[in-house]
Amino acid sequence: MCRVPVLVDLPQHSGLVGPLTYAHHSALSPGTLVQVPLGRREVLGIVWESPPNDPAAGVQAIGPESIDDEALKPVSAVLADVPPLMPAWRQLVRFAADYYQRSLGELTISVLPPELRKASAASLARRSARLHKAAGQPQVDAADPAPRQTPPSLTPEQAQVLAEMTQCTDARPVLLHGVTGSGKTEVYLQLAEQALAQGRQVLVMVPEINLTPQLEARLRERFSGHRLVTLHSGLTTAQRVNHWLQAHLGQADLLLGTRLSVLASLPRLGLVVVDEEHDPSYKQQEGARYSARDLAVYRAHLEGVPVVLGSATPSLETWRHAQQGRYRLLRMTQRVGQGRLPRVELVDLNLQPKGKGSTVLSTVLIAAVQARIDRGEQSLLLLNRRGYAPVLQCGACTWKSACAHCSAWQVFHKVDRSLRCHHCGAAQRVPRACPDCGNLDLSAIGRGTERLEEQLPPLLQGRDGGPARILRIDADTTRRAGSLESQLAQVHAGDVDVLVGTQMVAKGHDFRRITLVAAVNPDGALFTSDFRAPERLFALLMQAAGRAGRDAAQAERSSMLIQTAHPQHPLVQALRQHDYEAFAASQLAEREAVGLPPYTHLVVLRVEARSAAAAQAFLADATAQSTDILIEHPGHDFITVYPFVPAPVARVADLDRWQMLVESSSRPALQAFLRDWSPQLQTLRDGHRAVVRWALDVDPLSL
DNA sequence: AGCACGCCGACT
DNA sequence: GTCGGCGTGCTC
Repeated sequence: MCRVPVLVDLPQHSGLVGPLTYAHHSALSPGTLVQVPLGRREVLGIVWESPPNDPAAGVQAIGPESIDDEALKPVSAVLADVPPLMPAWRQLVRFAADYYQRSLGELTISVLPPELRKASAASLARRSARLHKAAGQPQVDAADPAPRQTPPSLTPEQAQVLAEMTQCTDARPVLLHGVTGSGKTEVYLQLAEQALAQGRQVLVMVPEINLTPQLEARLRERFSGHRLVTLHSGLTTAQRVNHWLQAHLGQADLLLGTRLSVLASLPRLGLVVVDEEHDPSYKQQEGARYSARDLAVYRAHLEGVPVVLGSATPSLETWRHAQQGRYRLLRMTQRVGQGRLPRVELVDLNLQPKGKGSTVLSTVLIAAVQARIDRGEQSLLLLNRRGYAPVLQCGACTWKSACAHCSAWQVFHKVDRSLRCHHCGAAQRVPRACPDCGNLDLSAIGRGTERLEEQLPPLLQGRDGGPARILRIDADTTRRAGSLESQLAQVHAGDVDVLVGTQMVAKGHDFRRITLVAAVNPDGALFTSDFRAPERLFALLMQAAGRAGRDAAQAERSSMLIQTAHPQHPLVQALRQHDYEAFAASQLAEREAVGLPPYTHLVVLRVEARSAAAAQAFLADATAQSTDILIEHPGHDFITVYPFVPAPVARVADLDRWQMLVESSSRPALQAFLRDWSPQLQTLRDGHRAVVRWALDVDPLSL
C-alpha cells in the first residue's frame, strides 16, 4: 500500500490547507486526477507532491504521518484517461494560491472545468476515448492543407516590431503599445505562426470573448490547418470540458479565451498573448481574485516562453514596468492603410448657454451630428450610464428614489416605468405619486442613455426629411441572446444615423461608417475617489476614438467631440493630442505623490456583514491582529495598515460593506505579512457570526 | 465549502 | 407524534 497525497477542494478556513493522504495499491505520479472519498461524498482530487517536512515545525504529532495505513481511506478511482497535469501547471496554481491567499486545493480544483469535477471516472473515460478517436481520425484540416492564407504585407512598423521580437533573445515580457488600428493583431498572428511552426501551443487572451468575434474568425481563417478552441464562461459545461481536454491533451494548438484560460493546462505552451492588457476584466472579482494578466506574465516566465501584452492605452502598472526596463517596450504609432486617428475637439460646457435640460447636448454637438446625417455618415454618442435618469425626485418634498436595500439611488427606467437598483437588482414600478407626501410631480434628475435617445429626435432631421434614425445599445437593449449582433448588423447596414450607447459599444466593434464619436458627459470620472477612474476613462475614450476614421476615405472628416467643463484637465488635454504617454506621465506623477500603485502594493480586506457594527467589530479584531504581527516581526517594515472605512457603496442588498487597506512599497514584505495574517484571520470566523463574507483582495482594482 | 448530526417549534 | 429550522463540527 502506498500513501498518496491528494489535493481536494477544501477552503482555507477548513484548516486543512495541504493535501490529504489516501491509500492506493501503487504509487501515483503527481498531477494525476483521482476520485476520493471526502466525508460522505466522492470528490475530484489531484495527486500532489508530499508536503515538505518542515523541521521548524518540530515533531508532527498529529500530522498525516501519524495516521497508520489501515486508517487511511483508499483512492476510489484513478482517472487514467486524463494525463497528469504537468509540473509547470502545478507550479503556476501553487503560486496563484499562495499569492492570492487561497487554499491550494480550492484554487487547483476550482480552475478545472466544473464538469470534470463531478464527472465519474467512467463518463470521463468515455469522453476522453471519443476525443482520442477524433484525434486519431485524419483531421479535415490536416488532410486538406488549405492554401495557407498569405499573410498581408506588413507595415514598416509591424515588420520592425516582429524583427525585434524574433531576432534578439530577450526573456523580458513585451509591451506592444500600438494605437487602435495599428495592426497589433497581425503581429500576434505572425508570432503565433512561428510558435505553431515549432509545434508549440499558443494562448491568446481577450477581456471578453463576445466582443471579439472578429479575432476568433481571423485566427480560424489564418490557422485553418490547426485546431483552435475557446475557453470562457459562456460555453456550456460540456463544451468547456471538451475544449479544456483538447488543450490538455495537446490536440488544440490555439487557445483563445478570457481570464480563466490563463489557468488552463497547455503542455506545449510556446507563446502567450494578452490583448487589451489594461482591461479591468482580467481581474477576477470573486473567489480567488487573481489578475489573469499578471498570472500570464508569471506563467510565461515559469515556462520560459515569450509573452506579449498589447494595448493602445497600457495599464499604468505595465507602463511603469516598461519605463523601468523590466518589460520591453515596442511601439506602433501609425494606423494601417491611410486611416488616421480622428481630430479631437473640445466643447467647453462653461461657455454653453445655461438653459435647462438641453445644455448637455451642446449646439456644437447637435450640429456635428446633423452634418454626419446630411452626409450619410454615422455618429456614436457615448454616455456611460444606462436607464432614463439616475434618480427620481419629488418636486415638493425631499423624497428621492433611494433603494431600500442599498445605499444607492434606484435608477428610473422609462421604457417599462420601473425604478431599478443597479447594485442589488431590486425593481419596482414607478410610483404614481410621491410615497412621502403624495405630490404627483416627480422629476427625473440627470440623464442616462434612454433619455438621450428620447431627447435627440426633436433636435435632428433625417436625410430624407423624416426623423433621424436613432439606435440605443446598452446592457438593457442587449439582454436577449443575439440582440447585440442584430443591432450591430443594423448599424453596419447603414440603417442607423445615430448610435447611443454605454461603454459596451466603444469596445472592439469595427464600425466603418462612423465619423463622429462624442463623449456626452465624461466629467464624472475626472473627480471621483476611485483612483483608477481617470485611467479607465482615458482608455475608454481612446478606444472610442478608434471607432472613427478607420476608413482612409473618411479619416479626414472624422472627429471626436468631448463635452467637458474642464477643458484644461491634463486628461482632456492629453486626449486632444492622442498622447497616451503624456497622460501616463501625469497620472504616474500623481500616483507617486500620493503613494498609490504602481509605486506601492495594496491589499484590501473586504467585509460584508448584517450590520455596520458587526463589520467594524470584525475589522477591529483584524486590525489588532495586524498590529501584533507588525510588532512581533521587525522584518515587516514598510507595511502600513490603514484604519477601516466603509466601502464606496456602503450597503448593498442589506449587507454593510467595510474594508481596510494594507499598503507596502515592497511586494515581498507584503506577501510575508499576508502569510502571517491570513491564517489568523481565518480564526476570526467564529465569534463574528454576523459577518456574512470576507475576502482578501490582493492588488485590488478599486478601493 | 458541503454535509452531517443534533436538539426545539408548527403541521401532514 | 413527525418534518424541519440552522447551530457546530469534521473531512486523510
